[in-house]
Amino acid sequence: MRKIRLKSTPASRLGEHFERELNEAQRAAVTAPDGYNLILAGPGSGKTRVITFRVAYLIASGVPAGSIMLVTFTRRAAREMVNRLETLIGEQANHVWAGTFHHIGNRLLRRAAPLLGFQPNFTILDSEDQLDLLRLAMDDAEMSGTGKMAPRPAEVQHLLSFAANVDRGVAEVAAERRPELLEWAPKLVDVAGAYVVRKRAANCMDYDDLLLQWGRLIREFPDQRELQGRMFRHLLIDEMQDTNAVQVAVVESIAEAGAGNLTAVGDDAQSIYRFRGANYDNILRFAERHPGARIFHLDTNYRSTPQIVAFTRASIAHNRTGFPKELVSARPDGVLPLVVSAEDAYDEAVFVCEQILDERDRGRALGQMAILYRNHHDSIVLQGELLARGIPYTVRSGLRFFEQAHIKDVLAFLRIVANPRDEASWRRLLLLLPGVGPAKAAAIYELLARHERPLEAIESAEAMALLPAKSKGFFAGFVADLRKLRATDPESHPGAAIGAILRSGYPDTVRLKYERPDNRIADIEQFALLADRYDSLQRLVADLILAGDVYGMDSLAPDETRDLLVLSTIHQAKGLEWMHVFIPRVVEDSFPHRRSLDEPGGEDEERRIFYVGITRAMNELTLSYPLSLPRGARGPNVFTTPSRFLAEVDEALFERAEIVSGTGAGADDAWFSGAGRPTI
DNA sequence: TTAGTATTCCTTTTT
DNA sequence: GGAATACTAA
Repeated sequence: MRKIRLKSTPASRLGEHFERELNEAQRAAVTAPDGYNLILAGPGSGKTRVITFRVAYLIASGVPAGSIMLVTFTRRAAREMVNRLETLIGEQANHVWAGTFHHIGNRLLRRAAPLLGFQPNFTILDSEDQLDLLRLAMDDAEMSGTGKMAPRPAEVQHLLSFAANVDRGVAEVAAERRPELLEWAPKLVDVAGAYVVRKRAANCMDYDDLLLQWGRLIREFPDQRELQGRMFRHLLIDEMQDTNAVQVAVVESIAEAGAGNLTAVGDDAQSIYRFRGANYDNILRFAERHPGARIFHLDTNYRSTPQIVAFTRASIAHNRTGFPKELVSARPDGVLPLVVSAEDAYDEAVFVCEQILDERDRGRALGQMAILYRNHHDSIVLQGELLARGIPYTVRSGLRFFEQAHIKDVLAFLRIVANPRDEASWRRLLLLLPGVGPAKAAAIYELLARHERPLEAIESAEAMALLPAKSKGFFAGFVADLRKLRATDPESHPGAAIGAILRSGYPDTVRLKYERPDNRIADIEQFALLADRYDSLQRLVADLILAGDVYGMDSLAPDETRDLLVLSTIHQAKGLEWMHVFIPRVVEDSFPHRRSLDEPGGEDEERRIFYVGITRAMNELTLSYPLSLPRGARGPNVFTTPSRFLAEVDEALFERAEIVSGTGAGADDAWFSGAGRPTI
């Protein structure tokens, strides 16, 4: 690719932008000198703008765009910043190394894989694949089937992943977090070892490896560390409060080896990823770790009304740790946040829907409103009501696009072409064949693994011999399909490869095995269109799995003309804003979540999640809670307790409302049974 | 060994 | 009320 450098970086125009679009504190942060800088940016304080301008500023000062690493929390955030940067400085914006830790790690590891015992075409395991390999590893270590007390695979997965992210041993982490598993600690170590062997043999890395192996590369290969130090003269880390030990070690090590320029941006009060190893101290102790670091405070909130900001401050003041907050709204007065109680979850859903419809009638676009919840599950009743009322919405939580079974199947086809040793993908495809269970699949994979070229071995008579008579026909079809797939040159034409899958026996399998097969096949057709935009299979697969914010076809093929209400977990809503934000289910056990309270610091973490949620609102904030919820399976409703996060805030800072049913109970029942029952 | 059925378990957040 | 696991029949 030819690189074109713009001769006249419009430094003067940039200066104008600085004057016009930045306040004094922001400008100071943007133009901070080299070295270690910490920018503490409250919600709505123009954080994205500051980061974008700082990158533009660096480039205008002569730093090559390609030597800047900009780590963001999601791919979406990276994309947004690069786009904004492009309007400031033009095409050079695309040379910045912008992305998540995992994404950048992936890019760097492709080159260095051989040093670490992997091949450059390694595939990335999502958490389901990871679980699949982990089950096998548990068998290897003779852990499963030894009685009921053995921890479940998902639990082991969680422990292993957490240990990896905090850079500690599994046994240690297990002893601390799950003391009841103490006797299993030695086994867990064995499993961890067996799992590493499995991944290595299958040439696969899981999410954690993208960080761990990157860390290993830098630690064990000093020349690699030097190299990255030279590559990245400036490192900017967004959402510093959500980084974990491994991530911080990586970027600080690169900065130290290189030019020593690291700018961290974040807000300690928005640290909400402790469950995956995020360590709050990374931001709180930044100055201790880097004596002489400059600290910038951005405390002016341009997003929310004074009423919302006052509520926010009153809430977060109950947290015992963190920097003191001086957030001030720069906007004119608005209305008080509204706290609404409803009889039950259905009343709550009806209320939210009616509010939304009212506002739409008054001219507010649906896209300007969002329903944010603590738990994805809390959205189910709402979705039912939205569907019943024909309110178009998009969901940004729950199953992601690529996590749906049929998409995973298609991905498995693509992945074995990209990396023929990918055990999880082979197993997935083999298990689709009638008459093939775990044992046969394992035997076939073992055969493939022994061969230099697994894709040829699958066609051998030896493979066929492993199958029972009734499966041979299906297997032959599968092998023929694979051959056709490979004939499409999938490496550089992934779209065509998916086309081949659509013409293979796979659609029949979909019809046989899955519900609503036509929708699924239509999904795959859309997937093919998306893939057409790629000229590298490896990139397509990595992009999908690392995208993070892709939750459906809506987001994959954005139809700009459609005006959709947003439903999202608060976690997914980070960094976004809406005119009106609704937060339902603000009751104890749900928000704060029950399980979180057992952990030390859990309540504070939940309060930070609450903080992130309420600070998404620009003009209006509506919190609601049902007075009763069903308990367990289909037990009767039990009374709920409104969340402590409501009880602890001064009543003067919000307005209360109560929903009264206009009609009798009988009429209500008739209405709700028709409209409210979710079918998803 | 697979596939279908009964049972138990556990309820979060994501790259 | 759904998914993972255990059990059972073919």
